[in-house]
Amino acid sequence: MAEDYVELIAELIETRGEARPVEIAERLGVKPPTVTKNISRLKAAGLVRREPYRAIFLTDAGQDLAEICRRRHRVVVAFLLSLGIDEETAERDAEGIEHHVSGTTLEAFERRLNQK
Amino acid sequence: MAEDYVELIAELIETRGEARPVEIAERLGVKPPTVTKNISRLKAAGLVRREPYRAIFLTDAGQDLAEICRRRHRVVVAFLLSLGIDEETAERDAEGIEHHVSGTTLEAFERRLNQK
DNA sequence: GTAAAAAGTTAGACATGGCTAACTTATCTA
DNA sequence: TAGATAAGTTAGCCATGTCTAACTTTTTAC
Repeated sequence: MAEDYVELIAELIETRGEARPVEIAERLGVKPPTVTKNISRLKAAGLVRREPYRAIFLTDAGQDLAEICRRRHRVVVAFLLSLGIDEETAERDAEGIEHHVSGTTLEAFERRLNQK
Repeated sequence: MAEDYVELIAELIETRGEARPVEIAERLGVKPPTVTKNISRLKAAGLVRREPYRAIFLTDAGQDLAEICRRRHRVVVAFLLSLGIDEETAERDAEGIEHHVSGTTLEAFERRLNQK
């Protein structure tokens, strides 16, 4: 869960300037109370900083994790696309696959991408 | 969950002659009570047949699902191996990845395997 | 500047999947 | 065949992640 959240929060801050629960809820396909609860958990885990009713920010640890996740996500999507898979499917499958790809496998994906 | 269980049950029946909770627990890395509970759920879902304290059998629906899962598992592992990933990592990653691979992506994997 | 709308939170419920402790049933073995 | 061991179950707990209903806070728009 944490990975999906920090990844999305980083993206929202970059593209929208800030990360708001309502946006997160829409993007993840969950309801606002779920986001509230999960953001509290991320805060407890030291990944986000946040005051009630305000926008959400990533801590340094959160940013590091987000960076790793986003990079991995990009590699997985690019790899699937390189197999001729359509963009929508590649995005959807990557969302599920990325959390189970070891460093070894990720490197193999990158090697394959580079050698083409 | 169901997929991991029926896949393993099918494999145990094939290699050991029967599927026993203690084996399932070991292979999945969980404790026996967890297996008991999950087997009840599989029974409720119509995937397995079973009397208390006896071995576990797959229903027709369970066998169909197991067949799909095992075939998909084999494809994912073979694909990872074809990328030069070591067997242990391929098995471990496949376990996580296989549940998130769409039909489209699975076909892409197979295409790639066949064209080599 | 206030009232309405939007956003966010709290409380409480539910399903899933895991655990330990304690018990029952089955199997093995002396 | 009886006692010990192994296997399986039951009961009850916990964490995660989801939801709805009701409430509060913030923002927006007159």
